[in-house]
Amino acid sequence: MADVAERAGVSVSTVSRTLRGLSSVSPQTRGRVEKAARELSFAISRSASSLVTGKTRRIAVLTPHLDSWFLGNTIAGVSGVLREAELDLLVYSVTDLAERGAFFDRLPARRNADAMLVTCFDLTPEERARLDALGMPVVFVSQHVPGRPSVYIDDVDGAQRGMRHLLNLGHRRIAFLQSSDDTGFYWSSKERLTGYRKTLEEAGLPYDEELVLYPVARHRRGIREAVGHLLSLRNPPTAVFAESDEVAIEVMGVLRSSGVDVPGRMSVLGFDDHHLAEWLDLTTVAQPVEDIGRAAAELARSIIDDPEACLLYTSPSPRDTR
Amino acid sequence: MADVAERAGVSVSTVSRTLRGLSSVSPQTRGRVEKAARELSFAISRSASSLVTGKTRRIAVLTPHLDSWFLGNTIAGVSGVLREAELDLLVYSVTDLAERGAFFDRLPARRNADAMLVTCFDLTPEERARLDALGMPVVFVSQHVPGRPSVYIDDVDGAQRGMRHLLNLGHRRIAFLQSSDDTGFYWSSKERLTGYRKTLEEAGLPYDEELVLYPVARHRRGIREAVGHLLSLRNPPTAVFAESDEVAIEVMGVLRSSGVDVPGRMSVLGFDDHHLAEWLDLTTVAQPVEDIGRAAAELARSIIDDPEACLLYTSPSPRDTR
DNA sequence: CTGAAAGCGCTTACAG
DNA sequence: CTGAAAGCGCTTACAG
Repeated sequence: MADVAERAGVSVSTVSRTLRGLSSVSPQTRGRVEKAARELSFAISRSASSLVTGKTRRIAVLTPHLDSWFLGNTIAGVSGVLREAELDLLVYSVTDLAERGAFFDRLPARRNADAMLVTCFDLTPEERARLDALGMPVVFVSQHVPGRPSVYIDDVDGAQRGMRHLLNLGHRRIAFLQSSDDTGFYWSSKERLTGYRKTLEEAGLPYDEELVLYPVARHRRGIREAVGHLLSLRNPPTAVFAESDEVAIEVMGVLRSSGVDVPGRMSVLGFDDHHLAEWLDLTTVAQPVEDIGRAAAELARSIIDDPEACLLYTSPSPRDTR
Repeated sequence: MADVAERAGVSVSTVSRTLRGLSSVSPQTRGRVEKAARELSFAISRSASSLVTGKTRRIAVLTPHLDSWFLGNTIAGVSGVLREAELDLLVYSVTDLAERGAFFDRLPARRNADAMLVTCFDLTPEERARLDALGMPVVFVSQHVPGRPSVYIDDVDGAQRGMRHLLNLGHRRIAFLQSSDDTGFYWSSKERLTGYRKTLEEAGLPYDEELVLYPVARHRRGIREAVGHLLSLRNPPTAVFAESDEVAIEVMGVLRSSGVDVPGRMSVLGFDDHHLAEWLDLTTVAQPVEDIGRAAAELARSIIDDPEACLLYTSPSPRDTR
């Protein structure tokens, strides 16, 4: 920056003001500075400006993994908004228990970002408390944490719509698959299970514990065991409601390789509207995944600019799809 | 850090040395400093240390998108290595032409990371030159850029193995789908096309231009048109070799919805070993996607530590799979 | 509208 | 083994 100042024949203060677009710079000075900056292809040191302003111009995302359709799309939405705002995207992926512990212990994002988006479900109270120690706004994505900035759909309603769809098809024994990770993080909000129970109740059907399973979803074995369990019941279900399409697709794969006709002998319902859902004839409760990421990033931005702007956002309702 | 120093009754220099793990600190001093740091739950300001050292302890990844299986897994591999090294991951996703232009124009990663991993294919010479202006090591991922640090498999060989598999099955008219993005970035190395051509040549089969297509892969329409084109040929192919499983899966979906029996009337071969390949009965040329990401991150690390360490890495060869 | 100066929170020779 | 001091490259009152 000193070089630019020298070349333009002004002080570094003026260069700084010009480059930040402050209006208190005369047009001709601005011109000279911009020219000098271009000629030297100057890039500002964010480290230096962060040191002064306390702003990093980076947003962190905490995610249990990067290689799923759901989170890939969510983060893609986040990324788009940040790019427009010229904010950088820092990704912390926490894929097993050791990493989960280390993350909350060290909090590497501390002093390293202006806000954090959390795409994991089911943080412990201790973990949530640790996030407060981050000293930055935290936005919860795709889940509703009361009292905290959250971007979410109505998962209870979504699950109810899905359930009603299955009930309309005549199903009375419906299994529900809530799944988790190696980290112990669940894959979706527990609200979907609430919607499942609520619909059963409304329909006057019993809630049967043996129909609700919590497989570890990232290993095919987990799904295989869960499906095996369901098939081995004396009174097996005729439909499976998976909390996400990625789980539903695995379920279909397992059923198929077990020679179980889908949907003849077993219907499968998903949640999300995965881009392969149509092609696989998977019925699903659609939600605007990328929009949720986008909205979360926008919420983070507005909170950074104005810490009071903690308006809670709800994205459009879930809806059935074919 | 001044607070920690005061609490421990030492100078900030000593705190700095202790926290960086330098050995020139006496055990009892170290103990006091660590205690003080813990009590104050001190976190170092990376901005301040970057300003002095010139190191950001961040690695940037340039990617054409985040929501594909291939790049999700690649970046997951990168992420794992960086986490162990306590390096942060900065993601620049460039999903259309405007963003592509803006990225190479502004180079937001400049002065903002210690190295960059490039997961896009087919950068123009100008873009490649711009990357030199980054002033940081650049590692090419999943492609071989001669003279540059690159992590890649032998794509020619991989494609040849795939082609031989199809030839062994008796196919003589084999289409090849190389696909691209909205950004104009290709989805895989052009070497695969080379392998395709080479195998045809070896087998004494003609190279037929109308069998080689370049659909825009992110829109189903692109795939649909490509498949439609192939089916409408007077002498249609009996097999399609897609340069990636994600494209292959889309192709299968389109064929299926067009009532074309797979593999009865048309065989489909992919590349990557997508986690759904088995379940969809997709034959594929396997490559260790996550390992490639991991290796790229490790290469970047070693280059940062020692700029001479530009050893070129080749990951294990591709191999056929079920 | 512009500049000189202080200061952000670290690291790093330099002395001791 | 430890400390005082300079300096990294910016921004921001403060003066003018």
